[in-house]
Amino acid sequence: MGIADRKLREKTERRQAILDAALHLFTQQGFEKVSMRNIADTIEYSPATIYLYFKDKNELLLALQTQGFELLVRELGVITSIEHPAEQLRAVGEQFLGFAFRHPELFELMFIMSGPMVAAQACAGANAWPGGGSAFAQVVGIVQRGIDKGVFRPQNAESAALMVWAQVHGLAALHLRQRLVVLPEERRLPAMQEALTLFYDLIRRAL
Amino acid sequence: MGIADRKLREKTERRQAILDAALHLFTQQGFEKVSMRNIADTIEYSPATIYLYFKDKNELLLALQTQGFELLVRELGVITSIEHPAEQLRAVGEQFLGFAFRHPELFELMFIMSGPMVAAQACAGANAWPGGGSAFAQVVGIVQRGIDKGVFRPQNAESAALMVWAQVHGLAALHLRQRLVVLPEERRLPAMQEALTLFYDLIRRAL
DNA sequence: ACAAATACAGAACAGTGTTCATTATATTTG
DNA sequence: CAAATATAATGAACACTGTTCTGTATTTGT
Repeated sequence: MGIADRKLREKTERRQAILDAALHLFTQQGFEKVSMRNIADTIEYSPATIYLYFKDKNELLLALQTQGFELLVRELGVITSIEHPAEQLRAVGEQFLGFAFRHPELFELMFIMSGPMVAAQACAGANAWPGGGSAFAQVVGIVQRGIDKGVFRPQNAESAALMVWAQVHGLAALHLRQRLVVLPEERRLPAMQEALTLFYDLIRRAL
Repeated sequence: MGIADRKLREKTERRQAILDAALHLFTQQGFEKVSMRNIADTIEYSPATIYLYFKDKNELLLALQTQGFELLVRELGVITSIEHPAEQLRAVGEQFLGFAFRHPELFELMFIMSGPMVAAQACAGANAWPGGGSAFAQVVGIVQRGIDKGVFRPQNAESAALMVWAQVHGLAALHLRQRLVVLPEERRLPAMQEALTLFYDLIRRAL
């Protein structure tokens, strides 16, 4: 049955080619230029063909999002060498914010856009968001380890992790969606850095 | 010249009618149903007529956003009776989060959607975002007063205010954009509340 | 009453996501 | 090998979207 798995392999290859083209459009042209027709044009296919590989655009975006999460956890792998939980928490926050700056379009796809999430909801009912789930679990794990070590006060690790996530996501989202225009241009990045530093100061002092 | 100001009055009335129709569509049908044609239909005008009152859709959204900010500062007016800065900060955060729950579509318009901001940038160059600017200044003011009173440690009030804003915005944005599916459904609101409580605990203890 | 300015609408353009009937290709069967 | 069948890809169409342009009423000023 060597012919059957060749068929399957070719199919997944074409599927990946579609995703590659979409990612390329995303990073090069911005996320408003990512249309089914533009994707189809870059891989020299008809728009209708894409629907043989993805149910609709949202499902395509979800697949792209999942690849984005693989990149994020790869970039987040560096912080495992740090031992102190507070420092580890700070490192993961800075890596996360750095990711938002290095890959703004991917960040939009993963944490801001609604499209991929409606596909995720429709696909597997209640709480199926593979990428986000494992990434959040990682933060919860760090907090829990800090509590177990006695570095942080006993508390609900889930809530504390959510606080950390909300802080760093809030900074990234406000920046990416142009809401930091309330600050003079040269103060935006410094203010973000100072806010994050202050936040981790609070954690080190009082969490 | 009674006829000239009647003209002007009628023009602003029609402009407001367009905004009212748009807001009605926003709150009743959701923000993806707000198209120029749908707005035109509800006020029984031609789509082209709207362009006599707004340069484009983004400018219309910006005007709607501004009205949203007026509502927000009205709802935020309650907190002036509180004297302790930390309590005041907590109250403004809870009001802000409550606003996001009571008026999710307005919140999207004011703090998440990109459209209105490109109009704001195009309209008045660098840092013209009337609504957001005054709202943020209010938070900065509370922090600065806390520092002056000796309740908070001496520091950059702007950065601290940004931290507070990012925290509460992060919670709201993660929730509105469905990213809290990482938590079981019944844990989402409690976790948000606990995260916010923990955050203001940290502020009270260590800011 | 006539000229000028204003307000509005219809149609059109280019773009979007999506579906469906049809054609071309590749595989399996007689 | 030839015919039947399954697979892959497409072109055209539908119902939308934001936006612009030209033409037509209506109202204003003289």
